[in-house]
Amino acid sequence: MTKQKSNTLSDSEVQQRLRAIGLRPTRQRLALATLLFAQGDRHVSADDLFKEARANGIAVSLATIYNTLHEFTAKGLLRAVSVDSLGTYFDTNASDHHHFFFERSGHLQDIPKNNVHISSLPQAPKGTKVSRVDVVIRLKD
Amino acid sequence: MTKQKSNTLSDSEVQQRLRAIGLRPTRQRLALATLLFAQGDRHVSADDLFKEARANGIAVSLATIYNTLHEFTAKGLLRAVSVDSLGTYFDTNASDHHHFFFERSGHLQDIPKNNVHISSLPQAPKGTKVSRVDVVIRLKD
DNA sequence: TCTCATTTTTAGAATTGTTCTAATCTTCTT
DNA sequence: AAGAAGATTAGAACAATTCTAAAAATGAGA
Repeated sequence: MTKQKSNTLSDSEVQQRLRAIGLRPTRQRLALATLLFAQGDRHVSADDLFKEARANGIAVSLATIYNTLHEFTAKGLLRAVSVDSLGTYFDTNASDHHHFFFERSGHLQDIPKNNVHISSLPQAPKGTKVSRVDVVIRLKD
Repeated sequence: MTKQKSNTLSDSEVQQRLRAIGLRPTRQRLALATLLFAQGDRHVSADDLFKEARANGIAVSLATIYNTLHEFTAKGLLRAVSVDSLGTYFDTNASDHHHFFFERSGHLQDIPKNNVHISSLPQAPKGTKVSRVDVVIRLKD
């Protein structure tokens, strides 16, 4: 079921969503949120988004791109993923899931959560709590 | 100070090990290999090793540190691990295992392989082969 | 041993991704 | 409309890493 809905939300819908999570719906945040979530799930780097914004005539600075990506991540709209320290990708799918990593291209692909089952985990060291378990299946391609 | 087996290999042992994997046993590589493997398993950054070398009176440039870490990794002596794009750690335990990641400190800790069981994995996308599966248990501490 | 081609090392410059600064603009509340 | 708080910006600064091209070390063969 790979129907990709070009899910363009209306401005006011986005506005509400931002307010709901405690972020002022500024011109830049609205535009970036719209860009980010119009398409299906994907993995964008700060630079990707910067270029994409430019290409769409959105005037926004790189600093704002970073600020926004981090705010969205902190609020749970995005999830930051990084492998091999080639910088960070922001995953528009913030739900619990894992990744394939194409070693040659550096590309990421989501793996639906229920395609990976972990049957046993060690207990967390005392004084700590598991915040997330990330599985990355690295692919030679 | 935790007691750690000071597993210092003799120079000629290290020399042989390097030759065996096809690397010339240069002064720098010998010294770095000795440093790296003298202590038990650990996770060092390039900068850690650079400083450690300095502290031990080993004259070596940062470029060589990087070259050496990469060569050792390519030859399977080390394993590169990176989480959250705070740079790369080189794990002196190159065997198959996973990691705890302490989010606050950015510290890594090995998890023995048989403490994590993955009971089902999706099949690799066609045309690709699984090169490794990395599990990182992120900890709030 | 000496010689020389090859490999390695090096300092420093360059690159990349990201964060910081502090000034300017926006938004929201009243 | 005004003021305070919050957001955006350009550009500088930073950190990790890679590149460059020149000098040094290594190992094979005479």
